[in-house]
Amino acid sequence: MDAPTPPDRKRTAVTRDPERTRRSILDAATVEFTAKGLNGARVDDIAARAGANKRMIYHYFGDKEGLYLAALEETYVAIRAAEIQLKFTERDPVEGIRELIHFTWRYFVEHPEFLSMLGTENLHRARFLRQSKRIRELHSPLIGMLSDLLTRGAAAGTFRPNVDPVQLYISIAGLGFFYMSNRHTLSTIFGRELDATDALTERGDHIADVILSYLQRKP
Amino acid sequence: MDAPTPPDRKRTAVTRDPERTRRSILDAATVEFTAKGLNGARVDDIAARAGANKRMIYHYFGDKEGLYLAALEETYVAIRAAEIQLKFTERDPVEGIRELIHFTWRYFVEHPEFLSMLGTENLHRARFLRQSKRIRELHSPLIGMLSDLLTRGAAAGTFRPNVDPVQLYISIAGLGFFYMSNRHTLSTIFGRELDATDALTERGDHIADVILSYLQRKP
Amino acid sequence: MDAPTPPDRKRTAVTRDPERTRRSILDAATVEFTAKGLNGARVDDIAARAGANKRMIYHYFGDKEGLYLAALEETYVAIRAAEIQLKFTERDPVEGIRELIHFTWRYFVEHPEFLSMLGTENLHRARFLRQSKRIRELHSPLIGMLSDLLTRGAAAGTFRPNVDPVQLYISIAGLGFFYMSNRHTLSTIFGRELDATDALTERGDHIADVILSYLQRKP
Amino acid sequence: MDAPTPPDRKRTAVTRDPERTRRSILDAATVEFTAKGLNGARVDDIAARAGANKRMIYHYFGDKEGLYLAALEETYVAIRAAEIQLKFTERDPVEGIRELIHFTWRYFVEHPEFLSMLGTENLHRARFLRQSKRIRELHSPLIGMLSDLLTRGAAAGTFRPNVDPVQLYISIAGLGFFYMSNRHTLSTIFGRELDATDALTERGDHIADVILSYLQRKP
DNA sequence: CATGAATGAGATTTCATTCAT
DNA sequence: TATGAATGAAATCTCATTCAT
Repeated sequence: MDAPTPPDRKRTAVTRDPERTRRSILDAATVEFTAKGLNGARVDDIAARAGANKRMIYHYFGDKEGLYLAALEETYVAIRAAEIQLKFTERDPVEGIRELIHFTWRYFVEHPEFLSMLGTENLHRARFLRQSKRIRELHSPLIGMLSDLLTRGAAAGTFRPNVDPVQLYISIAGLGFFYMSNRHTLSTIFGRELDATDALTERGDHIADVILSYLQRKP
Repeated sequence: MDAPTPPDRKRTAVTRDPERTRRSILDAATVEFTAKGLNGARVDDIAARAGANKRMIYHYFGDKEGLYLAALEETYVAIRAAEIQLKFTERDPVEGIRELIHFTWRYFVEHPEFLSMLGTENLHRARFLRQSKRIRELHSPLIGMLSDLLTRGAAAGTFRPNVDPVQLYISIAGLGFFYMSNRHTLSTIFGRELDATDALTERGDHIADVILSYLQRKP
Repeated sequence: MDAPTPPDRKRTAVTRDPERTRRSILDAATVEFTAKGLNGARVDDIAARAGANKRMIYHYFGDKEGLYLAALEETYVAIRAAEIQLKFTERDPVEGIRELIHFTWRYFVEHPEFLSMLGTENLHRARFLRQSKRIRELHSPLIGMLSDLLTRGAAAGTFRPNVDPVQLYISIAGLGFFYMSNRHTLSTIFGRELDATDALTERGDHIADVILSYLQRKP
Repeated sequence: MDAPTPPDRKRTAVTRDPERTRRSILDAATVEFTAKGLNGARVDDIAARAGANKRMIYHYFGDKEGLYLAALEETYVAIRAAEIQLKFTERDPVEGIRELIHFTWRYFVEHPEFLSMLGTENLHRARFLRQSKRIRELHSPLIGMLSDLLTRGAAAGTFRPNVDPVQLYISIAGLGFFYMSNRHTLSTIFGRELDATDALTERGDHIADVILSYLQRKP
């Protein structure tokens, strides 16, 4: 009697590497959502860009919104991971603030996808962010660091007292965010190349100047 | 004997008033694009909200993108019209700057549609704004006003010299824009009610404080 | 007491000339139907081309199909009017046939709208033509003339006997029709400028040569 | 012992056979475009006739015009495939010409879709044909065969010399094309059943007679 | 785990026709 | 007679999602 012929399992060239497939879908999704928003992005395009089968998206992420949420979470995970590297404990308050500002500015310049995802998420009134327990638990260490620098600076008489760290953080971020995220309209309106390397450096210095002027002004 | 029957004039809801129809479509479009972006907005919903026939949208605006462009133009026309009311010629530079800041802040608070349209337009890399000769020719008077205040303030020794008015304008706008346009994610992340009336007033004062500290700091 | 004010009848610049309006609509319709067929033609475009109000089309012609039928009838009226000018009674049969051929060919060359309307009508399987009592009663005099020339030519021994005038007419027309009505595809396929003046003259001579060879061949 | 139960292969009506789906869409499209032209044909009707989902049309052919172009190409591919079967190399010129005529005539009689697609394409001034590299490269062998027969016939003294094969081909085709493609209007105008079997045979003979009279006439 | 053809619901757009003036 | 805004029905096209293999 014959042994049963083994199932003719076609061995595809494609990596049967689940984690890698997931990853490439997520990266592709971030690119597409960044470029076109939640509604403008196409599931087909994401699959094509990921070199993955469309079905896999549904397998890993449930549906388009699930994928968007995952991409949004990734975006936050990435910035938190970067923030966590910063250490200001031993630092001079002025230098610490300056570095925090430049870190934030640099992150915005180097991560346009973060700005774009934020814009998209706000268009949707943070509907997805609110759903994400994961993001909500991912506290930014920046507020704590800022708080520490402000306290020490105030104690040393260098900074004005009673500065609200959240208010200040929003200012630091806002000074950079608006410039970068709205660079397309601003460039058109003002006829300036806001993207130019020199312009970016200048903006970073300007932000630091503005914020430190505020902190160092005696009330 | 019967009273004469009144002429059976069917009072339709229909306006038969082209300018009004156009206007109501445009208003409805602004609401929808503001709430859902270019791709998320639905032509059907816009027509329904306008109380107009869908066909009219195509009659007046060509297609969905034409309508979006018209709504974007309207948005810019409106802010320019508000800006033009401001008069600082005779004003003390510090007071002038303060009013300019509060005007900008108030406009953002009262016109969320402006922020949203700006965000949407930037997601599309200013593709529509660039097409619009009308907007490009609609220069903001703010830069000129700011320039004048800065010159006078520097001459009087009140302000630091050589401040770039465009850079400064971007800072004034950015300090307000980020707070308002990203209030949904920020509220979620920081667990604060950024929308509260007190919070809004406080933010306005903070912005003025930050900007004036910068301008008044002696280099 | 005041005399009643006369009704404010706005006197438009536009000619209140019914016949002329009708005529211009009909001409515009012929152009549009010729260029795009029944389904491809647009009522709006016809009205615009006619410089008339769209409503007038419905007033004069009932609906789009009514207008198409009217244009089709016009087309037939025009060719019949041209045909009726021909007189062969006294003519030498060979010369008569030659002239009839050249007349037909010239008409096709000079009236592409006739060819196109014919093509369109055949696509619709003569649905409209069959409805038109007017066209059906508008007999072409050509068959009669042809018949007379054939009889006389046969009697004189110049032409072969028993030629079916309808069959022959279809041949004369077909030799010209196909060349002209299919000139776009034929030019593309054969890479020749069938529209060139010389080519048109040559074709006319060829058709006469073909037909006369047939008629004059002794069986 | 039991026979193994066959796998429960649900035999759906669905084909899940891409090539077959494509094919059936194409066939349905040809029928619809033939009957109603490019503008008159309905994508819905084509899908229904093909037993396919409308979406598939867009998947395989891009849009309605893409489908039309594909159908047009198919039509040309089919006639070229038929033409290629003809072999006249060894044939007596008169018999060869006669067969070529009858082939052409028969093809027109049996393939009304070819005539109709040609008519539609010419209404559109060969806009699609010109786009189609595929068709332009699909040279008809008929001109070559005709050329060969004419040369041999002239050498043998049977045919007149210097006959332009393109001119002659257009005549052969035109004598058949007009009769068939315009049979609806012609039948109505002349009150004859041009479609009747006898009429068709008679027409074929007439065409051969006309063409051979021309070729055999001594100049 | 992976594929990609297929689907249904719904989006945008078009168009002949009617209505209020 | 004339206007042109307005309409409803239907057309084309899109897209997230599912299904057979």
